[in-house]
Amino acid sequence: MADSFLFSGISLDRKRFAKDISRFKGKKDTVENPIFLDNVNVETKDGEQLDVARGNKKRKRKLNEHDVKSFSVFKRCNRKPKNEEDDHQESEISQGKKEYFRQLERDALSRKKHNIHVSGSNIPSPLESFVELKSRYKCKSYLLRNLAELGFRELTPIQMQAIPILLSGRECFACAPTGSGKTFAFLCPILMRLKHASKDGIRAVILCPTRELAAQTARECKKLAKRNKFYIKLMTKQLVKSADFSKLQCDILISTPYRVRAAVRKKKLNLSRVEFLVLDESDKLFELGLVKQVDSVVKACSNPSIVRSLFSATLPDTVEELARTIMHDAIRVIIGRKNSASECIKQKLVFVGSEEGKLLALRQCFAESLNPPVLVFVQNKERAKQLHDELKFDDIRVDVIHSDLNEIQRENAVDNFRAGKTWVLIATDVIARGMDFKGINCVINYDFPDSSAAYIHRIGRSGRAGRSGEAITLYTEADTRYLRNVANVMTASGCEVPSWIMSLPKLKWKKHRPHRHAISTKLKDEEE
DNA sequence: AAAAAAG
Repeated sequence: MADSFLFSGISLDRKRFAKDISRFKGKKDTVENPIFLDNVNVETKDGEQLDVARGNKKRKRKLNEHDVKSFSVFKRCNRKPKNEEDDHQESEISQGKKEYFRQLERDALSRKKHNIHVSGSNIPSPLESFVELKSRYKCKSYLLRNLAELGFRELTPIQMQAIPILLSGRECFACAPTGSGKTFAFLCPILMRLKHASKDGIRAVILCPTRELAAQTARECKKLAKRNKFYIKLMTKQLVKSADFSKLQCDILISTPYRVRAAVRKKKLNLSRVEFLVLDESDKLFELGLVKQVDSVVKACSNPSIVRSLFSATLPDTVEELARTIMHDAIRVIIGRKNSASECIKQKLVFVGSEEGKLLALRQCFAESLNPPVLVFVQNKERAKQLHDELKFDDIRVDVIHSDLNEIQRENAVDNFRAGKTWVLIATDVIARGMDFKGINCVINYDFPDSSAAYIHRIGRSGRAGRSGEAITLYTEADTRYLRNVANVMTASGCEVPSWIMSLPKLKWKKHRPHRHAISTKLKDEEE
């Protein structure tokens, strides 16, 4: 089996191996298409498990001939950026270097003002306003009208920078806080570049880690595309089963990776004409169980001039390093500080002693002030069910969502919560990422999160689009060892943390989380 | 380590 160059990319030090690289550069390669993630050996020869998204770099291999070959494949696939609309920088050089440097200065100032950090070559200037979207990039009026109707007034920093990058056909990875408008940042350039429906087949694919997020993205996309003929399809069970699925007219396909892979394998889907591929919540998509599926989708998108982009609120170094070695001259955009929480959320820590204290604390919290809608996160499905059973007889409209429910049940849970019929939604991490519920007032971490990223995404369900929000994290004696990790996120986003917590030792998240026994008032005596 | 991805 061929070694993965996905993982070899991590340990590739260009300077150190410059000699070896030049030695192999002239050689003919055996790979025909540029591939994003080829041959992902999640299980290596030694049987070790590698998980990029969790920053697991257990195995560092020495560079061998195969790696160098693979590397040179990427080098040679580098395309020239398509500078159709965005060659104003180029022309300004010819007009005079002075004006060019003035523009660079303006860009730098604008980026500083909006807390935009970029790296990469030849980066398009950030946009200042929707007006500029029209003047600089000839945005069609239907889109501007939809934007106005949907209440878009100003561009957010991620939109200012990511939109011009994608419009100029450049690849990018973008890291911006939860609720800061990432979805629009990739939908807008896709709609603008595809212009209108065509019979060419699928031209844009958006991958999301959960069905709920895919559904939400599809809905947003349809709203934005109103007044223009576009075929925007959400891949559901129904759609795949439908008889003429292979003849489906579709411009933009939104799905979870598994379904796309399955359809591609059955030759029901042709992705060779895809021009845009977005990996939303990319760090999640790079996790152990998902990365293989994502890889096969990326491979199926064989169009050499494809524009790929990664979006997330959390971007671990490992994922970024990996993507950097294999993407085409990608631009990196970070808004604010990397891996930080939204600053609109008031974050609190509450000590509950032991597991038994949690239920009491939660009821107390509801008794004091129940300000719906409220989201309660627990560690796993079992606990979600238990907590729901415990609370459903209280005088609260409570519901639960986790992956053991079927597609319709899950959809209903989300819809009822959106409609305000449910006040308190108990959830696993299924809906921790990307979901945009209107004005969630409070997120409660009933169970301590499994990672800083999980924490950031969970609490990011509130405090969206500039609104304020509240996040309460319950912690037990057993959780105190990981408290510092959450506390770091809190201080980084401007929340106060007691000094004794900040003086705790810096402990890495451990794999073996404290075992939590059942949530039940009846069981309490037996446990003790 | 668990959750999620789906047949």
